[in-house]
Amino acid sequence: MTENNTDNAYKKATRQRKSNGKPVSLSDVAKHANVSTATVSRVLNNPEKVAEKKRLQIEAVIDELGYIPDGAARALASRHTKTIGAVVPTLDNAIFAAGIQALQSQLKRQDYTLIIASHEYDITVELHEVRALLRQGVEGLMLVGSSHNPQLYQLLEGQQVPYVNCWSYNQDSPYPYIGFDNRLAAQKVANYLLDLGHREFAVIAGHTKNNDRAADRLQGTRETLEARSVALPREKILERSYSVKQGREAMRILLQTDPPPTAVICGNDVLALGALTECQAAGYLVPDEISITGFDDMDICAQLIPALTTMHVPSVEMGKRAADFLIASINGETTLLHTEIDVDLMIRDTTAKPRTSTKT
Amino acid sequence: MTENNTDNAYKKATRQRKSNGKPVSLSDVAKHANVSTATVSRVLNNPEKVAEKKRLQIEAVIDELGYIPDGAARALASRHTKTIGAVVPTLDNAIFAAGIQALQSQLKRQDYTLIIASHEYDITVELHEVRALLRQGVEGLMLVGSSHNPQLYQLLEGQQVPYVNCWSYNQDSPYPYIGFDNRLAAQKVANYLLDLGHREFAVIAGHTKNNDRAADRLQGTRETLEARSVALPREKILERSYSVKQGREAMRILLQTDPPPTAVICGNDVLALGALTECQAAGYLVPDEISITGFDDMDICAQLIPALTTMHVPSVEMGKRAADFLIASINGETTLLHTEIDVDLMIRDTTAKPRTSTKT
DNA sequence: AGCAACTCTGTAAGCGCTTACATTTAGGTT
DNA sequence: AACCTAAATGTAAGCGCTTACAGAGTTGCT
Repeated sequence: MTENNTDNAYKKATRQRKSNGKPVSLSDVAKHANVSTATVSRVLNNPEKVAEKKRLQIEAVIDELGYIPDGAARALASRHTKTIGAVVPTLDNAIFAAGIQALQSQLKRQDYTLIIASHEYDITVELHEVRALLRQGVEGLMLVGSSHNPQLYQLLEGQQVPYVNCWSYNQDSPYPYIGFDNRLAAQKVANYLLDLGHREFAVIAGHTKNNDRAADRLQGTRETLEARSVALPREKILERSYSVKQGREAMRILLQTDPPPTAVICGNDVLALGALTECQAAGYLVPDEISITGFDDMDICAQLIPALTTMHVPSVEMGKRAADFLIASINGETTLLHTEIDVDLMIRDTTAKPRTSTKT
Repeated sequence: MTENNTDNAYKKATRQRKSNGKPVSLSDVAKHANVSTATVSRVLNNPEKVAEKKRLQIEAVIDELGYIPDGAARALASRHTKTIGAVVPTLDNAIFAAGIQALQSQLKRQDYTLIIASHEYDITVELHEVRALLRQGVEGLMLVGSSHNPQLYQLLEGQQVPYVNCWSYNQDSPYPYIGFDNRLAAQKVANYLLDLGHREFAVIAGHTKNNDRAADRLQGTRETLEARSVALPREKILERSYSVKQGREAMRILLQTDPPPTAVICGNDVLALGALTECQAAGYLVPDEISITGFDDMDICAQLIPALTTMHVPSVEMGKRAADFLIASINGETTLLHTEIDVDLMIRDTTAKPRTSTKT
């Protein structure tokens, strides 16, 4: 491939850099169209304020030169970056990916760009990421959960950047939430299993440190069992990171406890999947001998055999509403501080009455 | 909560906005520290050029005022945004999420921020997203695959923004690639199954339109079977979108063909998972009666029962190398235009010799 | 015709930084 | 002490846009 700087018609129609190597700027467009930079700027931002004829002519020049506005300059001059940040624990969890996807497509409708950062469940990293996003000029932030570094709120309030916590819910908090109450959801699961007649429980929870969702779910389970006088000894509660492998290993340990549990409540679907697999591998029948529940309701759950009973988490709804909330806040509109979204227990085929209690 | 604008010591130590409501700027820091803006700028960007004593003093003021640099202004003045873009088909596919995660953490080491966009397998949307990222000022771009809108390359070359295609490989292309050859990988799968003795094949492919990865995999399969004189009739090739449900439905159809396939090659793991489930549901034994292969090697594959035989795709490696490639290109270093990364067939428990050919 | 009320366009002042260049200061050398 | 050099700091000109304001042109109404 050879270079060719001849200014022929083709080149002209596609060139995006001037002969001096600099990209085409707004003032280049203005010069070529014989108008002021203000008018070109208006064509870009308030086309209705420019006479039709002139507008078309300027748009033609823009195409001809291949002009692309400089976002930094625009942001500096207008004090608007049209950018929103999201800080999630990890992208490697389908449930966050789904929420992010929804957030992004909703933002796109309003011409906002999403910048994503992840912190791998480390709240110090989270603080740094937020600072980095603020430097980038994000005008709003979606956060996950409620266990943040205390400095985080201080920082956000100080910068007056709207933000919202998702995947969690706290009616009494002064901070905005769009999500659901993990504790109550976990209670529903436990009550359902108790109602089926289960009395021998075990829990494979996610790591609860710096993860309020996992902690709340565990607490909801514990308090429900306790309220209904069912024991949940310490050795029947295992905390694991969210992977199928860890779920399997945890279940392997639980199967060796005496008596073995008749119901195993898992902190999320991935752990439940591992637990389910391990039961199959060890020759235990699900749900006949052991009931298993998940949490999240990933797409795959309904398609498994047996299909996984799990708590449906409204990730898509949260992402969409978070977008609306943030944009409304940026526009100075008043918004509800707290939005609770319903969760539903999807009862499928991994849960049944315990064998010992089938007295019919 | 009540407002309190008294400028007391506490406020002062944490305030991030001036009394006029504007955020703290670099020149505010300069004023408070009795130095010029240039010096403050230097402690931010070239701390070694500032006398130790003065540096510490300025850093103290920065903390005191809670100063956060304005990225837009910095980008405008320095002509560097320290930002990279990635455009993927979807975030809802674990295999892209893993690659993105790797890309991001590698970029973070060099202080670059990643902006992610998705296009849902629509190359027109892809072009728009790239344009949007360019407006944001990304200095490099990671793309997926090789089927792009022709204008895309023109645009990128014109803007002189480095980019790289991943998850694909084309030795002869003038465009940069860091990935693997889907066609060759699919050939390996087919040859492996042929070597096992299979002759009755079926394929559940991803949609091949605008998806070169899916198309290449299908082509690799077809040509291998043809080369070894094994028929693959049209009705044994199903194209489906990547979901477990679609995989199940496709398998349901295939199980009703006559003769039923002894080997089903799936376009990715999610489809394979669906196929596997449907076999269980329909009472077919895998691998005894039917062999199934996936593609991607998601974490879950090794944990299933039976564990899925699948082609391992080096997403993490690709993400990491893409980061290195882009940063090197930005810095004007010379880089290899093409980097091929090895793929490995992970032979597990969903494949075996076909029952009819066990002549031992 | 005369004037108010619009509509459209241009002028020019920044937005908050970086950085080339100029200037000052400190540290050696003789 | 006089001089040179290098290190530290300051000065000020933009980076490419937006936008308040002013001015020019147009329209409609009396």
